[in-house]
Amino acid sequence: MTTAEQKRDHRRHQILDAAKAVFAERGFHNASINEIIKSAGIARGTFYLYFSSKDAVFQSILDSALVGLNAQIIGVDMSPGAEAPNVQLHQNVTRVLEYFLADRALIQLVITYGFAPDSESALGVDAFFGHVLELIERSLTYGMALGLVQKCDAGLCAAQILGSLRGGIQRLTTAQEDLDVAVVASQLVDFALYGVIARSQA
Amino acid sequence: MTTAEQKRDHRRHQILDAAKAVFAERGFHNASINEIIKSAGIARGTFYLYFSSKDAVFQSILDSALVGLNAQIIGVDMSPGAEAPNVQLHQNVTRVLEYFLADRALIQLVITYGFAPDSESALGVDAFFGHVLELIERSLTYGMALGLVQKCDAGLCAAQILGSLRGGIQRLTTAQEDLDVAVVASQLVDFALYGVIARSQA
Amino acid sequence: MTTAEQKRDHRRHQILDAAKAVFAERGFHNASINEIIKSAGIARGTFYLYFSSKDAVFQSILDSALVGLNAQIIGVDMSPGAEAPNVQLHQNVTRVLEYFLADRALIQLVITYGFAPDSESALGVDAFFGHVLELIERSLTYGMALGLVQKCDAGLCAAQILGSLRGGIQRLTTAQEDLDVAVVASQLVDFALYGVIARSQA
Amino acid sequence: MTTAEQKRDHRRHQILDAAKAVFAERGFHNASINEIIKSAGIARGTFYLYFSSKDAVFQSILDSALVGLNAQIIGVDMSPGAEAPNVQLHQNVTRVLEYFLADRALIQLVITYGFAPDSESALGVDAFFGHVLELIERSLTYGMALGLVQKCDAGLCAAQILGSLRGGIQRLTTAQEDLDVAVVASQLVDFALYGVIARSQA
DNA sequence: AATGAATGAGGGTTCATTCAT
DNA sequence: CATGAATGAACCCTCATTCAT
Repeated sequence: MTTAEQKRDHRRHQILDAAKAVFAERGFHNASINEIIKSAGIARGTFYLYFSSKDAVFQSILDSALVGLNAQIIGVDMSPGAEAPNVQLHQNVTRVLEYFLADRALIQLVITYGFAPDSESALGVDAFFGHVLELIERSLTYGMALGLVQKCDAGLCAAQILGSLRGGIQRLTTAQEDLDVAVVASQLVDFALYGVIARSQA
Repeated sequence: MTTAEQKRDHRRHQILDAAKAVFAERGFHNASINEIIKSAGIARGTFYLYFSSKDAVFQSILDSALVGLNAQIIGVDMSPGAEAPNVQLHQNVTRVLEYFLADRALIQLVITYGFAPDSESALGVDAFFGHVLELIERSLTYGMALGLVQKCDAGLCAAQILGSLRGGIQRLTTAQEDLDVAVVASQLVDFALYGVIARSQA
Repeated sequence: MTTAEQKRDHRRHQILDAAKAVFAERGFHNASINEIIKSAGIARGTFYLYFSSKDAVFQSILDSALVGLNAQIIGVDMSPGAEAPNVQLHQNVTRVLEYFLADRALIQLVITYGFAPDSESALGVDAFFGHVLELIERSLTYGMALGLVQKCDAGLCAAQILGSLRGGIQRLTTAQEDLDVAVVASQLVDFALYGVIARSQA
Repeated sequence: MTTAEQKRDHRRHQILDAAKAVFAERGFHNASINEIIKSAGIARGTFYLYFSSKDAVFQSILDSALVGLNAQIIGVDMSPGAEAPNVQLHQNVTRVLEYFLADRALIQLVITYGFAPDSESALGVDAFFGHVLELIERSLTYGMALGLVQKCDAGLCAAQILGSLRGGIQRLTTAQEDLDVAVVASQLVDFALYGVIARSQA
């Protein structure tokens, strides 16, 4: 039944949302099933009807976050009619920022905890970031071949770029509501492209 | 007696090393006193003869790591006779890299877990990174005033620089033994200064 | 649901009874949660579902005992129509004796351990006995004013009276089942009133 | 060697005194070997050179206290030339009081903890009080035979007398320094003999 | 489908006792 | 004799998970 399925899905999201908030606030280990079910307004047993374990909810949250993030990241299109690569990069970063700002708890979960292999649950995050790293690395290698990108260890450089994005995004956890996403995105991109040294005036 | 103190110190380090390894491998919460003492080859009670709690060892490890790191970081000297700022930066980064490579478990503890507010024990890390961020931010602001640094949100930019360093350093956890530290340091600095875009040949 | 509440109450009492027996036999410190739950036939965690700590069960046992005891003790009514003070005293003592004999473990807990400041848990007992002492002391002072009571240090005398009751009651721990409570009560009261010296026949 | 034995004895008493103070203040279970040796100013191992266990020191303290107490209690001499029984009783009680007041920690240990079978160590106290109870009981029985003592259950009555003494003595733990022992002794005896009711004027 | 009482493995910590020095 | 570092059994408590209702 569609209605039954809808109800089940609603319940599922109710739990996911509660769990997300608790995990974000307290961290995986300090978060207890107790807090989650209290926050979700459900009974202890109900939780296990929807998720097989504490690890499973955490994984589920991360998974959908990563799927969502993935959808924001679009490989740069270099074909003639496409927008300039700069602009495409900027759009990618803007989309990712907006995705995070729509649900700030995700910043903690993905950006912060995601990197800590504290819990076996976080495996997916490694894979995701690995995927992003590869994407960046490939782009760098391509750019180097074209002479657009400075020669460097592409893997290391990709790690630095990703790191700089993480560093920048992490700041947003506590950022004010009325943030100009476009401006922030510009700075994130510009830093990665040109560094901090003053660009000589054109 | 010097001998007694030496013995005590040796024991202490024996425990610290075991704990460091366990914390690095399993994370603060998943690490158990059991594993630590087994790894250190001591009895349960002995552990508490040297550290008052699990939190205390963790803190102790972090504290000495942060003190050590702090010693590697020397504010840039802008006086006439000093080395070029670039060189000083490079030296700073090199020292930090070498410090980490001498004890790779620290990379996990400081760089990875340090950022996760999961463990209440890690309070010192926040303070440390806050301190580093300030240092970077001040340098940026100063550089902007001098017209050497591109105009930007200094706080955000500092977060990006620190993030890029973290990203780069984190890669070293699994790096091969025979790493050319100077080369890596150069790339870390260059990225932060000039970004990835190819520098036009002079 | 009344049924659910009843069940919960039953469980609670099951634990309280087991704990009371263990505490009475072994004392607060030597009693272990292990023994209590084994004796109650429940799992470790179940215990903490009903009581927050070992101290809490102990306190709970004492509290309800003291409330119960308090209900047995009724201040002597000196108004014209009331029973003779002697009789009222006798009734009070009888009620207290019966209260204890209905649950002999309480004698150990309240009378014996209660006096030992060993267990920080027993704070309520001090307060209770302090209250009883005051009651006795006030009565004595009043009686002295009326010339009915021999002049003495009322505080010390109250301590003696309470002590004699404790001594007497403590004997009942091992007394035979078919005890004539009225007779014992008479002797307890008579001793406190007239001592051991033969009363000259009128 | 006498000197060696003296030294050993001195050490032993040093430990006993420290232990007595600690036990009196904290109770048997809350007292730790740590506190005792720190208070005695000796090393951990030294303690076990003089006493085989924590229980053993406690027992030793109680034993010597009971021996001392026993020496203060002299059976009433009813032979023609002897002092009046009243006076002898008074002297006994006075001696016991003075014994306790010379070392108030003993009041806690003997009077208070002694009654609680919390620790297996306290067995000697039961025996001692049992002995005292017998003494009192025999005197009562004898007195009843002579018609001097009111007919009663001698065992119960003895328990009451002992209880009243304990109650009275316990008050002295916190009594002021300048206490008139003779007066207190009089009241203790008078209460046991005549109770609280005003004696008709002679 | 939902409940929440019950479970018990596992956690960190204490402390009386031992033993090599 | 004296020391104090080392020991490990035992303690109280937490919390993810199960299951009868």
